Amino acid sequence: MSDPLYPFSDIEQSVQDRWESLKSFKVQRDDTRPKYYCLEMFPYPSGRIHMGHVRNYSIGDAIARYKRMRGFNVLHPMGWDSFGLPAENAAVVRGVHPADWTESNIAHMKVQLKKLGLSYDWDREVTTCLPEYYRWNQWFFLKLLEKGLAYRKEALLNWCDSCATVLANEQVEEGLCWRCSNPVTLRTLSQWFLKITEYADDLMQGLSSLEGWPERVRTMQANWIAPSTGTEIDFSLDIPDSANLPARTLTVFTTRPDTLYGVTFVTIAPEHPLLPLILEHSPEKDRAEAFIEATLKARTQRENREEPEKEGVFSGISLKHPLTGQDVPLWIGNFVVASYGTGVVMGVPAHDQRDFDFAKKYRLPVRVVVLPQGTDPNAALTGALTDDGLLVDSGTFSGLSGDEARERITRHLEKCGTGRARKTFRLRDWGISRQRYWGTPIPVVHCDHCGIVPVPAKDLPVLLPRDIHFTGHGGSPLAEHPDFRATPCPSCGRIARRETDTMDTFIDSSWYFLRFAGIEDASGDRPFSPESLSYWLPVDQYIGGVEHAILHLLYARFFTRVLFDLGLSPVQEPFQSLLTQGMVLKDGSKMSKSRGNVVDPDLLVEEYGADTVRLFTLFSAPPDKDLSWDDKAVEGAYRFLGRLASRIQAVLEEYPGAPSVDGSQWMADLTHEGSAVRTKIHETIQRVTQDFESHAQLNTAVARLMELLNTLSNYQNNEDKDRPDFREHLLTTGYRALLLLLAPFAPHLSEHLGEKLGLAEIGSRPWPVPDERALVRTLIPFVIQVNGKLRSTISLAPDTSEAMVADEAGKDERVVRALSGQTIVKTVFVPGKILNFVVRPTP
RNA sequence: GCGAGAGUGGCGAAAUGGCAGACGCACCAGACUUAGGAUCUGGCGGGUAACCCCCGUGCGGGUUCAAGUCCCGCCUCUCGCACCA
Repeated sequence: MSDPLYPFSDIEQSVQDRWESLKSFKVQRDDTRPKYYCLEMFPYPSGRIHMGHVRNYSIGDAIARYKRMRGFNVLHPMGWDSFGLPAENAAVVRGVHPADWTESNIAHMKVQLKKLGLSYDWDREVTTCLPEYYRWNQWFFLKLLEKGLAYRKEALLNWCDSCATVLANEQVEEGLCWRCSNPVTLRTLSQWFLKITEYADDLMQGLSSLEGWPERVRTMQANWIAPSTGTEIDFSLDIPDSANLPARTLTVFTTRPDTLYGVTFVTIAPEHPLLPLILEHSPEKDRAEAFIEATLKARTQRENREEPEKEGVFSGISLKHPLTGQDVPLWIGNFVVASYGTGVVMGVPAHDQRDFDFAKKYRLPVRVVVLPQGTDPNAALTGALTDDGLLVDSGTFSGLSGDEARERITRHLEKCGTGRARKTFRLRDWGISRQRYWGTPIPVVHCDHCGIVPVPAKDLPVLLPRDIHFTGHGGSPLAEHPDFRATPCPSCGRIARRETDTMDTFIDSSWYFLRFAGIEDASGDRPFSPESLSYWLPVDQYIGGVEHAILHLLYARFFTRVLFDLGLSPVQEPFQSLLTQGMVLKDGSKMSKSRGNVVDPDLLVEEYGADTVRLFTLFSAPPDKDLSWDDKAVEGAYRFLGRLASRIQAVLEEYPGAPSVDGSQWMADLTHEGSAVRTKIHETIQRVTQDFESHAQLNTAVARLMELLNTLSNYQNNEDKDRPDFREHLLTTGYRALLLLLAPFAPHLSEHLGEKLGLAEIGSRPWPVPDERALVRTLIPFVIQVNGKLRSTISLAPDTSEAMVADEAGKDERVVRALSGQTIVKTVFVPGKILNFVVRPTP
């Protein structure tokens, strides 16, 4: 390695030491000052910081530092999302205790983050695997239980054999476990759920208020919640003795009640919980059960995304149509899923393509009851008529249009008690039970006498025991832990069984942003102080990867709304503005260990310094786009900083004791060249500020800083071209402005050089403001066009009149040539900008 | 299939409807050097002898004095959801 362009290593170390000893980034609530809450998604302590983290935190730190210089009281915290599976895997593979593994990872990563010079208030550090944090998970759980928002149910759940745990729908990707990519199977288990569906409407409607969120993320959430308005319709079961059934009806959900008279069959999902009970009455029981078994097996083994052929079997049971009273056969179909709607669908082959295909295959009757405009009622059907139209053969509803029919039929069913308007969602309730060790124990006890008994709040936290053994065969070691498992019932005192499942770690990250803000006067009996929360919340700017667009952000929104309703959160929406940063790519694909294309931030910091690494990641692409890593381009950022250091060194040598001039003084009689430099300085201030204020266009902000350095350098090189006092004034004020603007991006070097130019503690100095007088240019280039094509540019005063510009243009050789033989039809003049001659050939 | 976003030099990328390619990388030439993979200076979309001129922002139309930008119709890619009743 060659000699460094500047001693970044010493500079960064000493600047960081000073921040540390001055506690430069510690903040307190201060009602007299405006606040700004800048938050980056906290990391999972996997062992090492990767470039994705570096990018995420460089963006956040630039914004935090900028806002600080703008006078805001900036909350910028960091912590650790430290419960989760990798710690357990490490325990199995390396024989380390998850707690030790996690703790040492945190220690190492904290050093790495500090080396990057990120301006966090470390006094607010939050570590989710510590009892002081997870006790509140348990406390919230009890509140939710009390409110009926946490409940237990038997459910057919996604199960990963390899991880030996249940997965939420959100954690299944293309039929595979999101963590280990094993095929997911289905299992019936009794599990804890949170009623996120109760908030589905609110979460959906809240999206429209999130103007600071990317459209993309809002759409993804909307698609995930996916509301659908329709009607539930009861079909009664034609079974003489149905004592084993909870009800004598099966309910379907449809968005097309107008096609109700066209129902010729009903299809139920093979995994529907009522189906085994119904089949008790069926002469076709054996065939049906064989079909169910085959279908469920095929479903979990489906590895490609392709939809399987639609298949079904007659259940042997009939239903009664709620309006016509006719017999309707009940089929079991592989295309119906129990988790959506009611898990039962009415079959209308004439008006639904899927039902049409199904009816064709199994020779079921087709009844046309809607005629879309232009349909020939006598033509043979070649496919379903899915458009709206007028109803036919629909009893008293015949002749109605789609919208009207839907409403009238639904109202009629409601009156008869056999149907109701209903809004359903794709969103499912959030299953939070995990059969894992490294998570928050769910604070309930199972008592043979009292049932499920919550652990009283005063007994929290339920501590996660440390002395456990990992078998390596999956399953939770908690279930094998005798002292943890056996516990007296809080209600009757008899020996009972403690819940051994732990909570999904997404719970931890659903409220940590509240903890950061509220920790400053939190006490033992509440997770955060209301005063602090109402001062700091909401998060003004949240920054993180788009991979959290659905899971984490939806859960966090849900949790915040629940806490709002409990009077614990001052806001309903936690994140005012969201920035989803792009991925860091190398050689065209995402950096990952398995691809072997990772760049180690530590090595980069060692070779170029933290400032360079940060500057490059911010400069190379807009924050929300993917960033292609380029080792060579990193050197570009490095050279820029090195050149800046040497240029400022040269200024200090030329003017020892600088700055001797008062930078704020207005120099009235600058030379033309000097005036252009001054304009550039103030334009840069203005535009960098705009770049921050608009949508964090940090890449162009850096580019403008490079431009300013180029301008100042050129001016500096022409030593004899200007008066010495002008030179000193422009160079010192120019470089001072440049350093102030650079401080959010390369804070160490800015601090170091700033001190030499009379700007010690640069990060807490006010952000520069452009001088309006300097922004007024004496000469600007007028663009002269002929028929919209550029022919020349002429430098003139901004307020030059059209006639004067035309006059000057007439003296320009290129313009004259373009106009010769042409007749000017008209001219378009934009003051201070453009003159366009519209011409046509002279006849 | 539904939804969102994107397509500009060799590369990363800039451009309130008004000079396309700022800034940087790579590359080329020169300076300084025993040396240069350091640094500095200059050049750098294509055609061309040319600083004239012509062409050029995925494709085809349109609006406009003027379109990368606005409108209509396509193509391609990326991402999300997907048997959703």
